[in-house]
Amino acid sequence: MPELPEVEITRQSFAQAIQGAKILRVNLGKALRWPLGCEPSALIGMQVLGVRRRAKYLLVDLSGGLLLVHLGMSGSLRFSSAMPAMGLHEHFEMQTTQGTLRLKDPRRFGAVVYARSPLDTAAQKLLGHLGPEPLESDFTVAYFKNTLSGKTAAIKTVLLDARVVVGVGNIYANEALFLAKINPKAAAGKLSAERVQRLLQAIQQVLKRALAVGGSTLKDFSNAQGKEGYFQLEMMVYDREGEPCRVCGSLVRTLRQGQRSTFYCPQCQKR
DNA sequence: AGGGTGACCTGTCGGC
DNA sequence: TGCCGACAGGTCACCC
Repeated sequence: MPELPEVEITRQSFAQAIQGAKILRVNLGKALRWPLGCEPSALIGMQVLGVRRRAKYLLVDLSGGLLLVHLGMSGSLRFSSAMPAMGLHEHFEMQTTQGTLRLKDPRRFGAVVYARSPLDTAAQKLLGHLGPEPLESDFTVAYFKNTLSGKTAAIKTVLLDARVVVGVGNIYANEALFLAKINPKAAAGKLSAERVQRLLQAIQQVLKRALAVGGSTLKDFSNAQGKEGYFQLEMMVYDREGEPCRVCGSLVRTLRQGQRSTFYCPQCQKR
């Protein structure tokens, strides 16, 4: 579920409320993708200094380190002062003086990992290889063009590579390519400078729009206050196989690339 | 080195 | 109705 917009919306929905809280207790459910990396009790007494985001990770800064929280495919966070006992698919919970933060993740591809600092090996293993943030100033046309040059892989596949640019997942990769009118099978390294620029702008446009409407709720995404997003109502191609293109009326097609579904308009995205 | 595949895990949906 | 395979918002380890 969670790509950059959903992760950022989640962050915004509880960062203020949890800032300054002291950790009272940490409870674990079934194992997530990676182990926590410390005794849960070791976190007790630490203070939450703030919540940042890097790529699709939430970084919960603590007085004694940080937690890297990833939502995987099916994860969502909830922050509330009134919480029932941990239920099915709830695998991490942190009780604080200002409320309880809880991760629900049916598929358990998500993770909560403790690191002493953003630079230690536990954090660097997850963050060290990441490329630029798509909405920050270092994601430039020059960088993008240079990084794509020489790549023979399909541009759709390359957009999902976090070493190239972070935060773009399957929904927004499809949507950005549609907006830029680029065929998902086009070789990344053969895109003209003009098309690379168009694609960069399309990535930023689609992510900003999704952020503005609270992200995409396909099945069950909601922010830490339980509020859903509405970007799914505006999707041009994702999950619209066989439906008419909203621009030209051609029927949206699918194909498989890197074991993921690609959706595109055969007319608007001829090349 | 870049590119492609399998693996992780659970739920849901469509087809027979 | 029931079973079975395919697929789902991610990303890492591994192969050539």
